[in-house]
Amino acid sequence: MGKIPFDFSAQKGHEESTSDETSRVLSNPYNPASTESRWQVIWERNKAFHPDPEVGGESFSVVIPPPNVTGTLHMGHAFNTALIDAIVRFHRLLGKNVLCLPGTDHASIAVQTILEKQLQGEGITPEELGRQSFLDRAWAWKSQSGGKIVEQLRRMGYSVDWQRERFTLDDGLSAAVSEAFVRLHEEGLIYRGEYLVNWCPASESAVSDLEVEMREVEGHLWHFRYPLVDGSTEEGIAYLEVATTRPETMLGDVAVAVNPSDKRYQHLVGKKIKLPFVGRHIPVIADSHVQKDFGTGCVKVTPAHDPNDFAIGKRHDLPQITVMRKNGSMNEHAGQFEGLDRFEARKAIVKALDEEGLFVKVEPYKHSVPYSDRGKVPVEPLLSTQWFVRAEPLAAKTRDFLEKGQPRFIPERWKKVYSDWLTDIRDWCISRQLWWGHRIPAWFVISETSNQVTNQTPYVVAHSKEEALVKARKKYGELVEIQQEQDVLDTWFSSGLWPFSTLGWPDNDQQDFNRWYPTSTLVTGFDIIFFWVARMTMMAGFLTKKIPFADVYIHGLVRDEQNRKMSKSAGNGIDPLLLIDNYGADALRFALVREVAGAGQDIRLDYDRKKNTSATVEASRNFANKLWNATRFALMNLGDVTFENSDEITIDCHLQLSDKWILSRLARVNRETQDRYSNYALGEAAKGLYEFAWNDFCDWYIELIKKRLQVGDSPSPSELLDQRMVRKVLLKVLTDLLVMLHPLMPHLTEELWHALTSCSEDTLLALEAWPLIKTEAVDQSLENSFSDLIEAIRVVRNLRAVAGLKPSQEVPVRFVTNRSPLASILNESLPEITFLTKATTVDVLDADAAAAQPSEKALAAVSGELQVLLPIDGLVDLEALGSRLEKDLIKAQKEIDGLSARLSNPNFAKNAPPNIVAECRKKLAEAEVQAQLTRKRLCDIS
RNA sequence: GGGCGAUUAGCUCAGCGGUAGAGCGCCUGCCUUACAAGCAGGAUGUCCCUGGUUCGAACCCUGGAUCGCCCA
Repeated sequence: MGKIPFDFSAQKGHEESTSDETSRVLSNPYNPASTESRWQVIWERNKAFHPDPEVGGESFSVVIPPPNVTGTLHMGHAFNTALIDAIVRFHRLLGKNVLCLPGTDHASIAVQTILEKQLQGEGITPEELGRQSFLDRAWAWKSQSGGKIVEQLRRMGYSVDWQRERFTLDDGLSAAVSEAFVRLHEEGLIYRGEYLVNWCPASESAVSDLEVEMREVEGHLWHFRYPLVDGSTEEGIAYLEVATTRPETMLGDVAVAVNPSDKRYQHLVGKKIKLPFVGRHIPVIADSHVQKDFGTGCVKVTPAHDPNDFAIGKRHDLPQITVMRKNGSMNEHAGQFEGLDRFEARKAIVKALDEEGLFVKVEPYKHSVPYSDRGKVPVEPLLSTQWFVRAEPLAAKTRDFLEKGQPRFIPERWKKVYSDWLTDIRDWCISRQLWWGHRIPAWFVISETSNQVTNQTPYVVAHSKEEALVKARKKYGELVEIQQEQDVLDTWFSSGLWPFSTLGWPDNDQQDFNRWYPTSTLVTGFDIIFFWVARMTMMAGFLTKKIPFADVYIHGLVRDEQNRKMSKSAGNGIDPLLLIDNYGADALRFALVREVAGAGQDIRLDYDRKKNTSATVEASRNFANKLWNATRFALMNLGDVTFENSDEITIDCHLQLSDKWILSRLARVNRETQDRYSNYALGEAAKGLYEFAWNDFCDWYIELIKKRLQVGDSPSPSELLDQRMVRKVLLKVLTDLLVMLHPLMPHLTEELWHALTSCSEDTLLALEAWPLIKTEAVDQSLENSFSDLIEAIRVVRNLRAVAGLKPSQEVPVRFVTNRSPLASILNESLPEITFLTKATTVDVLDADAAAAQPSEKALAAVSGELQVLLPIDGLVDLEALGSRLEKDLIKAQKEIDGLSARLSNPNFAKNAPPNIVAECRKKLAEAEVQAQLTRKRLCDIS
């Protein structure tokens, strides 16, 4: 492709040429839809974000948190994307070799659930269909619906390398999973065994501790009596009263425990109880973990259905009796209750106990119940054989890294959350009784146990069946039969490998791995620090001997207008795509980033569901439109100044004050913005740029230069020279601004930058260089004087408004001041003041000169040491003016009082830093002048 | 029970030792040839309470209140 001039007429949404030369270029207002989709296509077509590992430059890499392949974009993704993309685009502008790698995860439980529902609709069970057919359907469904979220991420303008997109079930990533499993197993970090796990009866699978959510529930505490076997009635106790929140588990009771120091029951320890319905004789035992003041002080012990009881059972060597099936219904050990669902069984048992005269009472009781995150039903602690990762050795390694400061957490407070979890960590249950996922690479040598898989069946762990067979034969003889484990791995097992499996590990010779691993930054929400961040560092610490990312930038959650966490189940999610349709992706991105000022804090997004509007996003859309129109203005006024010939501005004599001022501001903002992007202060960066663009650049600079841009019919050479200079400054400031805003509003800035530079589509703003900071342009004293000038103009405008002057009415303006720096900037800016205050004439006098003037009627206002006079008669609202002056006077007097109180405190002068004292004195003097002048003016008009 | 965060204008939030800021909303004027998705001007606060440190506290320290989250 050659260098084709940018062709606006080819765009939808842009008007064709009209007779009016100036409005040819951009149509008003800004219409994001066409712009955004167009640049997304161009970026991708140009492979703008497909880095070459062999190209030089510092590496910068990010892997995105992989969303669920079957999911759809929600506000959390949009937020995460806005932050990551801002960071990544910024580093690209700094000239680094940037990789941002996208992908999705396979979400075992979620997908399995959806498929099972489909099958249910067709009246077939997964077992009838068979594992392979089930998986075929799963893949088919994935390829049909799985691309959705990826398309939605594209609509955000995500600058990721789609050619390197990964999926956790890809061949490469699956190879990484088996390699990781094999190595962990070799090191003794994976084991299989029968333990109490969190069982989700809805999905009929084990879930890990982290997938359990504790919910406060208004439950009940039931009290019933267990009869003693010998029926002894000493002290009148023939029964022992126990209290429980889960009566249905009583069928699995194997003991009743009391605290050894509990005087009430000491004499009963060692006696037997006859368990109702079941008839089993169970002992009364003493265990110091029993709380004396809970319920009756006697607790029933059900090791197979309660983690605490499991521990008691281990201590006292008690049997474990499971009374439920995997779907949550009662099993054959439940006797007459067999077949009932656990909650029906609860009712039935309470009723039966009552009938037996064993029911004592029930009281309301608030307690925490574990719920399965996925199934949304109470978890059933269930004894079963599962695979576990031994977490402590991995955590220990990770803690060592943390002591060396790896990774760095932003904000730092999350480091403690992470480190606390890694200390005192529990083993991780990694097996899931599902089909969709990575099948555990373990093969049972079933020939050793009569071709059955039992808890005693030996197994080998290998990368493939062939390898497993070799291993098994070596150990158990040539004629072995092997059978692969049915279960799959927890999805987080593969997500835990994400930062390196996506880059080619375990093949360490992979170019991508060498170039971009470890990655630079991980950006994610605080809700998955344990699930994901810690698992990645543990896996990576063991498998790659490195922490997989230097920085972890933790952000908050998006909440709705009522401060509720947005979630699908609550139905309060805002669809980002609707907001994008309405306001554009850039506006949404900018709004989200702008809200995050306090990093790690949740953000709240307002939304009107009926109208599909959000004031927050709308404000950002308006900002986009402001930039659009500022660019329109520039294009109408640039004349023959082009991007190529404009970059030669030096702080020389051809620059006027306003030019120097805006260039000083620009340099300052550039430095600040660069610091803020580098330090993840993205909200501050956004706010700073917004302020600079709207207030400094649009409200003041553009207004100030309008006169200079419009030279008359026969301009003088110096006017032409000045016009050329100001055009250059205008272009320079605007293009720099667009570069700095690009990480936040990529489409809009790309579009406007092309409009201004006429670069072809081969040259992209996304790949441009961050503008150099011109330190020499920073001029603090000029910026201060400029604030005075702005203030002076404001005073005039305010005076006009208060006096009720018509906006179109032009009047003479007179400034009176004895402060020479102020006088000089006013004198140097007469044309600008004239224009901005609608003045006929502007003059600047000192107090003596003003006194020498013949007295005349005038409207007046006072600001510090500056008096503003509008010498006109009639048609003005003197009353309003008077009350305005009175208000000013009160304000000044208040300030005088405060300041003199401070200054009159001897300790203040003694202890406060001299510059503060001096400043205080100066302010006092100013306030006194102001008060005095105001008083005088007040006299004049009354 | 342990820990973390929040509490500032009507709303959403900045500010984190030198007497309070923004956006939205509100009030008053304006279709001023970049922008009405805009322009100009304006009003609005016991900075949760309580002690203390300090010449000086929204900001630091004690204690407490309310809301939210995490871990047991």
